[in-house]
Amino acid sequence: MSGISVTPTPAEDSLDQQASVYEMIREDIISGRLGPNERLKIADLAEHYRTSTNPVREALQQLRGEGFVLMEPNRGARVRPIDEAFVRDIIEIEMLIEPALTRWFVSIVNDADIVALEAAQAEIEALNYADPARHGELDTRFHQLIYDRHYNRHAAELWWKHREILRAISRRFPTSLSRKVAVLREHRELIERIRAQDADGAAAVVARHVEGSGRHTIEQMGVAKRNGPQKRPV
Amino acid sequence: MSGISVTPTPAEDSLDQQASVYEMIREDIISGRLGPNERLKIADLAEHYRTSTNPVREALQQLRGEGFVLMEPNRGARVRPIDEAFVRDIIEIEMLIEPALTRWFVSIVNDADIVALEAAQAEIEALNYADPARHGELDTRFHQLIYDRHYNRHAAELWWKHREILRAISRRFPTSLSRKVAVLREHRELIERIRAQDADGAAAVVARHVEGSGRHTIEQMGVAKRNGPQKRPV
DNA sequence: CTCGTTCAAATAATGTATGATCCGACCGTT
DNA sequence: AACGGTCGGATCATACATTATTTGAACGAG
Repeated sequence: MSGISVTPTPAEDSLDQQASVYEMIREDIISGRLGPNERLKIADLAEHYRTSTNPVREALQQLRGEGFVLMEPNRGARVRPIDEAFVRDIIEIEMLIEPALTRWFVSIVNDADIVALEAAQAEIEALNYADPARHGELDTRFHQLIYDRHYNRHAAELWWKHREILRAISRRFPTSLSRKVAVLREHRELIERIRAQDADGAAAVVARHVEGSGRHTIEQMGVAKRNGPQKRPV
Repeated sequence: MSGISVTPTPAEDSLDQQASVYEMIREDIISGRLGPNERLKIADLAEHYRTSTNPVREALQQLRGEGFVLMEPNRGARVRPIDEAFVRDIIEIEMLIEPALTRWFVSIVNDADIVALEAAQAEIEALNYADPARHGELDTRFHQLIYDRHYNRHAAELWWKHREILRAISRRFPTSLSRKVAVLREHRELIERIRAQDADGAAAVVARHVEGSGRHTIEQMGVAKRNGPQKRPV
């Protein structure tokens, strides 16, 4: 997704000394510092993030495009609730798109691609979840090897946008042991199916992978909620 | 799609004495007045549309979110080429999403829904393409009856966004007689399958409907291009 | 003389500041 | 309940400051 018109890459997220207003607001929405349905007043946000109103307005437009904020004309913006339904909605769409992208990848894959996939997977296994954020990056890169080649830029961008959202959300929760194991297994299985030129099989694995990841996130969200929602005011 | 966070409804498009900057820029991109890859300079646009730079900036952010413009940091925006590939990309995604939405609709449909669909279809047939823009509205409403009920708001919004884009693009081209006939036939067929609780059948009809509509648009774009691309500078 | 490098002016994006205007929510009166 | 006034806040208009990129001319090495 190199470069144009897309959300900053993962690496920048943490390194950037000063993140953009956009990133900060998004982070605050995902982390819950800005609560569900909370009104987002331009002036307040500008003050809070120490900028002028202009960058705030633009950030809100962007966030609206990505589904993080809802806007009504002349009435301003509010935080879209990041709840289980939100994740489920995205996952359902991904369960349609990712298998389709994967299918196509199988039809054009070459040896170098397989090598790259295996290298990425090896790196993931070597890390073995020692650093969750880093794992997120590697995992994203793994799938990116598959999707970024697709001729349908729109679909690839859509995947990327959804991926960013899901990665940001799951960052808040721990990964269960069983899920960790499943992820590695499914990745290996996926590589196998791709190598074997089994488009249907690969698509099925991906569908399962996406669904499993979504289900896991949703479950973790439920756990966190039952353990007491600790929204602190911004 | 009632209200929040969405592009203005079709009706407003034509009625609004003065459309927003966002709408005007979008219109100029779709209609080709702003050519592919043309640079979009904030100051120029502000002057051209007789507004200040502020609304222009926001409009560009919005358009970026919808895929009409591409932006690079510190280098500004340019027009995303609205070509056959662009339409094809969107259509491919819709061919995944719309059947899925339709399938779910079949499982929850009631008598009132059928009646509403038939009424909408009757209106379309009564109009019989006499007014293309009006037809576009009615056709959109027909499908909206099916998709707007879905619990997956994200998917429904995505459909709506794509729908708006496609409708805007096809407004530039005439509809062939055969396509007109096919649309009416497919709509009737779709209602039948839904009434018969045939989810697979309905999904198949929709897939065909979307593909046919996309193919037709792409063909018309090709024709228009061969007849000489008449891009006039803004 | 040609090519690549360096640097400075021009260009334009991005951020700040401030005031005007308009819309919608709220509130009290009739 | 209907009306009108008040107020918060979004939206728009300007003007200006800052920062990044591009361009092209001057310059030096080969």
